[in-house]
This record gives sequence, C-alpha cells and structure tokens, in this order.
Amino acid sequence: MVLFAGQGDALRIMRLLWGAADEGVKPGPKPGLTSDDVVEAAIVVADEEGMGALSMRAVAARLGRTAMSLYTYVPGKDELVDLMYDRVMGWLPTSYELDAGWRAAIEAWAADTRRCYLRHPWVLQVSQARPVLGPGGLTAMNTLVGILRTTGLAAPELRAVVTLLTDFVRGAAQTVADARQAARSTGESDADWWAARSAALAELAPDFAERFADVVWIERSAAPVAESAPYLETQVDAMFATALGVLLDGVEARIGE
Amino acid sequence: MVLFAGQGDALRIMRLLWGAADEGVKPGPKPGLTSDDVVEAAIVVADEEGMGALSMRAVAARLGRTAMSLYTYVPGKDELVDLMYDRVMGWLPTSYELDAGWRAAIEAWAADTRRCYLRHPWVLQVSQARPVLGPGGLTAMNTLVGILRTTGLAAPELRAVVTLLTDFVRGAAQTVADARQAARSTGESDADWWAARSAALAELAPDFAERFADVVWIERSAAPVAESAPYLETQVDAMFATALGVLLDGVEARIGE
DNA sequence: TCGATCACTTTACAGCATAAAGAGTCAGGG
DNA sequence: CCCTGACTCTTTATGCTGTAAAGTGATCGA
Repeated sequence: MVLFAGQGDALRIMRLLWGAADEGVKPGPKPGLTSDDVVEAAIVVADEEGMGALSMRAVAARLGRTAMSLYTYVPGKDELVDLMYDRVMGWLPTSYELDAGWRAAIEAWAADTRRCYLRHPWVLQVSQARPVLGPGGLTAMNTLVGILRTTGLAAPELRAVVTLLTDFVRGAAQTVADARQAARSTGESDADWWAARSAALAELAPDFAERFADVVWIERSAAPVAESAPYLETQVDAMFATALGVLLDGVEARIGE
Repeated sequence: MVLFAGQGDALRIMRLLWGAADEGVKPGPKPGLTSDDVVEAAIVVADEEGMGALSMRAVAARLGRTAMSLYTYVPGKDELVDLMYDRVMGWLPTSYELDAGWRAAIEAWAADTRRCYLRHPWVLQVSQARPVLGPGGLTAMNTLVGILRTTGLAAPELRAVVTLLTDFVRGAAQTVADARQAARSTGESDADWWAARSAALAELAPDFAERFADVVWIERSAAPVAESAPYLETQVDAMFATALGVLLDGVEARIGE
C-alpha cells in the first residue's frame, strides 16, 4: 500500500476523480481500457464479494487482464477505492423536495443514503478523515447542507448537525451491513448465533440477570418479538426511524432557540 | 481467518471472555504464558502501531515466542481481537453521578467513551453486529442504559437513543483517529494535505464556488480560523460538544412528550 | 527506418493467517 | 522406573495480498 502520497500524486488522483481528459495523441499502443472501466469492475467485485475480496487480481481477472496492468489506469489500490467511493456517491439524489419542510427532506435523504450504504457496504470502509474530494462526494455533501440551510441554523451548529447525521446514518448502516456479512461468511444465521451465545452466557454468568439488570430490561421491553435475534432487520429499521426522529427533534429544538 | 465458528468455538471464546478457570492438573509442560498475557501484549502492539500492524507474529515477538505458539492460548486472531475489545471496554467507568441530572451524566459518559476510543483507536474496528458478549462490553452497555433509564423514556425509544449515542460517539472518534493515523503513516500534516488538494481543486474545478455553494458557505462560516485544515482538533472537539448537545436536546424533547 | 513511449506480462518479494507435522517436557499408570 | 499420552512450542509450508522491477511487443513522430 502507498505510504506517502506526495503532491504529484495528489494531482494525479484529483485529475482522475474530476475526469480531466488526456491531451493529444501519444506514441505506443492504444489503451484497451479506461480508468472508468477499472473502477466499474472493481465496484462489481466489491458489491458481490465484499471489500475483503477486492484485490487487484480479482478486478483484473474480471477484465481479462493481469493485476499489474491495472497500474496503467490507476495509481494503486487506495486510489482505486477513492474512485469507487466517489462514483457511488455520485449516484445519490442531488436535490430534495422542500415543500413539505426540511424535516421530511432530511428523512428522505437519510433513507436514500442508508439504502445506498446497504447496497454498497464497502463504502462505509472509506474513511471520512481527509475525505475524497471528488465531484460525487462533494455533491452529496452539498445536497445535505443545502437542505439543512433552510432550517436557518447558524453555521457552526449546522456543521455539527451534518456530522451528527452522517455519523449516525453510517453507524446504523454499518451494523446492518456487518450482520449481513457475518451471516453470509459464516453460514450461521443471527438466530443460531444468538442461541449458542445465550446458552453459553447462562452457563458462564449465572448472575447475569442481576449483574446486567438494565441491559436485560431493555432487551426484554424493547424487543417486540420474544426470543428473537437482536438484529432482526424489521426491528432495526424501526429503530433507525425512531433514532432519526429523536435527532431531528434536537434540531427542531435548536431552531426554536 | 476463521470462516465458520461452530458451537464448540462459541463456548471456547465465551469461556475465555468470562475467565472460566481451567480444571485440575494436566500432563505435559506447564504453559509459560496465559491468554491474558497474550491479550495484554496484543493491546500494546495495537495501541502503539495500530490495528494494521497487529499480527500474530508481532504479538509473539513481543512475548519472545513464535506466532504459532499463540494458538495454544487463543483460538485465532479474530478471537484475540474480541478479547482485546472486551478488556478495554472493562476499563471504562461503571457508574456516573446522577445528582446533576441525566444530561450531565451522559455528557461525562460520552467524554470518557470518546477518550477511550482515541486512546485505543483499534477498538472502533470491532463490529457492533454480533457484539462481543464479554463482561467488559456488557458492563459498559449496562452503565449507559442505567443512566438513560432515569430519563423515564419508554424502552423502544430508549433503545433507539442508545444506538444513536453509540453510533455518534464511535463515528466522531473514528474521524479523529483516522486523521491522526493518516498524519502518522503518510508523514503529511493535515494542513499540507489540504493545501495540496485545494490547489488541485482550484485548477480542476474552477466553478467550485458556485457548484458547491452550500459546502463553501458552511466551511467559510463555521471555521473560526480561516485557511485552517478542516480537522483541526480543537475545532473538532467543539463540534463534538455541539452535536452531542443537539442530540440530547432531542432526548429532552421526547421526555416532555 | 529508428528510437521513444506506452500497454501489458512475467517474475519476484515481503508480509499475512494458519494447517500440519515434529521436537521436547512433564504427569500418572503399570 | 519406565512408558504412554498429553501438552507446549517450533519449523515448515500453503495460498493469499500489493506492488517493485524488468522484459516484450506494439505503435507513434521524426
């Protein structure tokens, strides 16, 4: 992996992100692919087999080429992932109806964004620090800020709300994605997993009910279905909506000031 | 890595998590280490060099042994990470003063939890789906729920608030941890990184100011220091406090019902 | 036609988790 | 007292990973 990206590298990846066209004719054989082809193939691999299966060899195999040939189109794997990220973020809706108010718009934004993360779970593994500064990611950010600006909140508060929203949506999606991934890769359903663990717990911590009384209480009282796995998806969807509601109540309270 | 963990494996890792003592005397040489020694050494490695540098070889080297010898004490790397996680979560405070109200208690909880994540950033890479069911993690969860129960909120809402809080604190800490990690491993400061990117942006997207007007507005208006790197840490700390305030306003609104 | 340039392949390296097999060490049973 | 089985720990090996380095052959401008 790349350990130090100098300034020249910064320009190169930015050029790729922004689709800066190559200038004139050059000697040598014509490229058989474009960097877009590589990005597209990599997204297919990551969607189908997960980020863990995304290797230069796997992407190259899908394109009928060797791993090393990809380095003609893309500086390295890190940069390829950045390009994949920006591409997917570019597929998100870029504007929301505001006639029903900012709250409804944010709810729609959250649902779309969450759906996108669940369709491409590997996106959640791209760090938010030193963000990918491509057109897709910037447009997505612009869309969210655009909705929130209509609340009339001051910029510092609004910025906090932006990170609150994105961190929450990412975290919630991450949990669902991880659960699905675990079920797929271990072949053990959530229910089986839970059954084995709770049996072991009962044996190893007989004082469980008293020692973790509050946890037991919330699990018993909040789960609509007794004996269910903790991450039953319909239950998780409802919880997402509730949590988002609490968050937006907080925003509303700040508007009242 | 382990692909399928059967029921026997579940019992074994749970026994390790709960510190179930081995029974009687056995033939063969005495073990030179305990699984706790391995976990401790692994935490030191991960704290000092990051999760990416956590390998069985590195842990073994610190203990003066070969990588394979660790498999005597721990089923595999995945399970070792679970043990590390539960150990660190067990270091968190287990009760909070409630005389000043639940809100102050949650603020203290959030500060402690965030500090713990920043001291051991690799903890954030442990998935929340199929959580580690050890005493440390369960106690931490119990502490949080215990504070929130004093709000009198109904269990389903309270559960949503729990995930909202944990997802937010984790996400916020993750961003800071990633930024620090990037600075360390690339040798490029945030300021340098930002300078190189914004120069490239100006060249590649001359219409930036109009095309991403809302993003530009919030960056200009919210940052107290002009031309500063986006993730200046004091700025991020303030944003964390503001966002937590908004979140807790939402909880308060729900209590009023 | 020549030399430069580029696409692409082959080979190689260091590092990873861990399976498999072997070496040495210690206990209880004969 | 020795043997057998169990146990710790090491050595070796397998199949992955990203990518550096060098080589092959095609294609262009001069």
